[in-house]
Amino acid sequence: MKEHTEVTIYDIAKKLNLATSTISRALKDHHSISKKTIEKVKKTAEEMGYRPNNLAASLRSKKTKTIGVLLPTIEQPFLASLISGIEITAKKAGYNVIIVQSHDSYKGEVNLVQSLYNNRVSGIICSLAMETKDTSHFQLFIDSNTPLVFVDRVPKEEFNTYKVIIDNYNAGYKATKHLISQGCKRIAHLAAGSEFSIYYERKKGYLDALKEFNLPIEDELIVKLDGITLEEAARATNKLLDLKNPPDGIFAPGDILGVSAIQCAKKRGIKVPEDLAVIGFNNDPISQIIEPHLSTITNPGSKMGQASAEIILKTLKSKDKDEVKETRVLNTEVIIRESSKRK
Amino acid sequence: MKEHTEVTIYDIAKKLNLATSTISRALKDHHSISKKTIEKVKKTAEEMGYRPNNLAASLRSKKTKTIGVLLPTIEQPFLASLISGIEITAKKAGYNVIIVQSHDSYKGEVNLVQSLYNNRVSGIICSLAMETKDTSHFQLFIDSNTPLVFVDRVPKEEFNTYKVIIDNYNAGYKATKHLISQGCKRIAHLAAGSEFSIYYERKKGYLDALKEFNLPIEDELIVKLDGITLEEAARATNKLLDLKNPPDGIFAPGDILGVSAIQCAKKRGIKVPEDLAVIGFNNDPISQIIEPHLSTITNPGSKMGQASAEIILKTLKSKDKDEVKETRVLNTEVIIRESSKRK
DNA sequence: TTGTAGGCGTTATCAT
DNA sequence: ATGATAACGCCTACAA
Repeated sequence: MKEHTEVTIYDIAKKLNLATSTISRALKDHHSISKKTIEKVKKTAEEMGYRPNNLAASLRSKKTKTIGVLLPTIEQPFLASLISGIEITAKKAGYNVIIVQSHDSYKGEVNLVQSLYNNRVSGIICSLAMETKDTSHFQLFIDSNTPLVFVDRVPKEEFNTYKVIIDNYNAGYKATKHLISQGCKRIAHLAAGSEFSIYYERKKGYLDALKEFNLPIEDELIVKLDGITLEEAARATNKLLDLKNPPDGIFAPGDILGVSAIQCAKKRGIKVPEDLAVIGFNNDPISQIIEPHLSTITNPGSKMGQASAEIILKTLKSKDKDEVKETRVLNTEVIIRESSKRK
Repeated sequence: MKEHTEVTIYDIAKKLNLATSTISRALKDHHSISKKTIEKVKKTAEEMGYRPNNLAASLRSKKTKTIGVLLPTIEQPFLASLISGIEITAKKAGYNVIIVQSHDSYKGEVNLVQSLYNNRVSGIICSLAMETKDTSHFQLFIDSNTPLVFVDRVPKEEFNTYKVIIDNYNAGYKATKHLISQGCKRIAHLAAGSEFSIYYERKKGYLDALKEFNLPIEDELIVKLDGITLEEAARATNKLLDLKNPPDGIFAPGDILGVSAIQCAKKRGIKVPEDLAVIGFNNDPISQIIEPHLSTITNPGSKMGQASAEIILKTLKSKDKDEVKETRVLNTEVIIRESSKRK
């Protein structure tokens, strides 16, 4: 078997009696190199089977053309489309994407941040792990002037970085208001996440909508979940429907939860939406499969990914780093389907 | 703002009056270095805020500890869990994962293969684009002795590489046999993909099952699809149900298709499974949301990802590359749900 | 328009 | 157990 040896710009230089610098420039269409030389070099490179070594180039230039993406998981439709949006945008600009999953573990996140740094990614896009309260492990990137964008699950205000989010408070408000508009008087909420999460924002929107329309806020209508699963939501929904005075509407801050609520209600012979109107969140595929189809709030994953990547690319281009980091807030929409149409 | 300067092993060496080689070894717990020195080095490194530069290490050692993953898309539950399986396994071994999407374009795939090579990935895991017929663009990796594993959508026999697949023929056979066992006599098939795809294998299994049980193979019961979408499947199902002699069972080689078939039948007042039994493929989340729940074939994405990554890692470890590349065939199972229970 | 030469940060090889 | 030194492949001032 023939030994494989890498063809380098040095080999091309030797063959053409040129300097490596000329080769290097020619391969990048540097303006100072004559067209003739450029063509000749490219042709020879092709013939010799030359393949640029990005590692060497990155080491020298200190530019890796790689974006690190750190997410809780990729096995959620919303996050998968987020990644897809990032990948497409990055690729267009000639960037690669390294993807790592924290599995919602704080410790995991810290390690992965280190690892991404060690790979000298050009920028990093992150959605925080559920467990994460403190974000000092990202200081690394700030100190080294590496663009950092948080998306979806972002840190608290005080941390000055780029953010790409939706207005979770407003979305929760809109979802609840929609149920109210359908005549719901006792609207329940499945409360997920911790006090510092996007779910908390959605809950605040829910609460404020109730207040605004003079509907009572009742503790028994707000059930805490231990996780975003069908099972937890089923447990919670059963609890709600067991009440003396059960709800006539549910705002579920995730489609899995909303779907589970519907399944649960149906099993008990409770009619959706007549007896119980339900609205979810995310517009996952399952929302259009469940019967009745689940009303929901759009969560523009792909656009958020695109926006995040664009911010990274823009920041890399502009030498002067602005001290005030923008926060992009993308729009959400209420999608009304059968699960909540009562009028 | 203070200028950021990288701390290198050279800086540590100077501070401790040691050679860079000693530092390098100490940081990797090389056995020839005394425990005292190792501790001292690590402590100082920590204090100085040293961060290893993987790029430099990779350039020198010619080992990137990165696995390239090339897939049609990541926005499919099956492929997302495939990636997840790869990522988890790779991470355990200290490897990173670069993910790129071909979007089923042959040209895109060729470019991405080049790009991954230029990044000198340690290994590559690929599921072929729908368009891809010829796989000569992967020769690059074979010539450079880079482990290459195809998964799910793999090239034809003649290409001697590692493969991780399920037995699509057998799965199609099992799915069809199950419908037969439920008393179906006229079983239709939604035919997706090209002649060289996994879908074709599933179809062959379907055909052979019919043959084995002496059921007639009728062209009108096999409808070609132009894509794996709800719409295409709806079109096909309507066509089938419009027949003078409509089918009493459908084998859909994907859950989206099966779900669409059920929705379609329900709209027309056709009872599933009594009038029409349906079985899908993949065990996607939607299969458990649709009413009635969709029978399906498991497609072990996560395990396939894990297996693929393991092969890469194993191959990287063993110096001697075996000339015969193994093909791992993972098990599938029939999951029987309401959509096909007629007995 | 092209060439020279040094360095990016690490690891490998050969010495000591 | 530790050191000295040369690569790895490319880029980029500076020179010509």
